[in-house]
Amino acid sequence: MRRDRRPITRPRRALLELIERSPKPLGPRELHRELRRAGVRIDRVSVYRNVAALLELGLLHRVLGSTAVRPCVERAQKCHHAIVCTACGSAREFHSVALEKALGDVRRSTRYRVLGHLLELRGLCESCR
Amino acid sequence: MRRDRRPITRPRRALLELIERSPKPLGPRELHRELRRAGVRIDRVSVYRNVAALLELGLLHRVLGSTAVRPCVERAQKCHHAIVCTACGSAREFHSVALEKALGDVRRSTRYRVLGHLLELRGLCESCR
DNA sequence: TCACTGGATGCAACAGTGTTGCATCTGTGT
DNA sequence: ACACAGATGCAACACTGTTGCATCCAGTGA
Repeated sequence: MRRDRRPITRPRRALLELIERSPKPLGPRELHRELRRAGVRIDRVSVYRNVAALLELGLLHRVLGSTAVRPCVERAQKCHHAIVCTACGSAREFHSVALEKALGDVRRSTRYRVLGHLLELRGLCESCR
Repeated sequence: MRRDRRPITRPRRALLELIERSPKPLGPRELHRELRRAGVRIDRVSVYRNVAALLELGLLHRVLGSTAVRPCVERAQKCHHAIVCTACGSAREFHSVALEKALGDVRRSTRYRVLGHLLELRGLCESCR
């Protein structure tokens, strides 16, 4: 963020570290709760503002259909689809050529002008299954 | 709903008719607003409770990533994927064998036990494009 | 090292969304 | 027409996210 003339404050650093460290995507309230629990003095509002800023910078992804965010692992990749464990909340990104192709077919066959899509798998990870 | 010993009250009937009649999925607040506008005396809470009940009965689908609901057109079909117009909100369901197949491949290749997925296309419909 | 400064922060207040408890009403079967 | 289960409306509440504003602080240049 230094590139953007944004100072790296103590709360912001703690937030970033927490998101990076967390094995599963966390939402604003969870981020806030965890930080407070860890003794970091940070306001609810700052969590929201930082998360929004990081999303805008493309450093975070939002888990579809929820407010949880996860670090953007593969920034170069155009489509970041993820599979999320419904038990523990951990997430992993995946990429499927066949899937991209099938989506492209649908895109071409519909009379809509397709601008994007939401795709996310739900299931149980290795430890939770 | 008669099968479930649920009386068909005036507000409930109006809500059902509105959902059936609407060309685009509506959320609770829109449903409430439209009904009031049409002169139906119904409370916000009743809208929420009725929508919840109808979703549970499988008579409605929720638009992914939003609170809007649409009538369940093809109840027999396992996967109801929809494409939603981001301009006017209208939605249409679609089905793609290739897509199902690709999703099946991903399902098999991951180490997660996949239980379901979220998939919805976003775009512009014929009238809005 | 120190003052400066723009962005970040915390706090308070607010708005929107969805939920719960409860007294009352109403549709339905008898 | 009656009785009852379920639905309704209302009030109050909880949660989530936003905005305004005074203050603070990390980073910069002297």
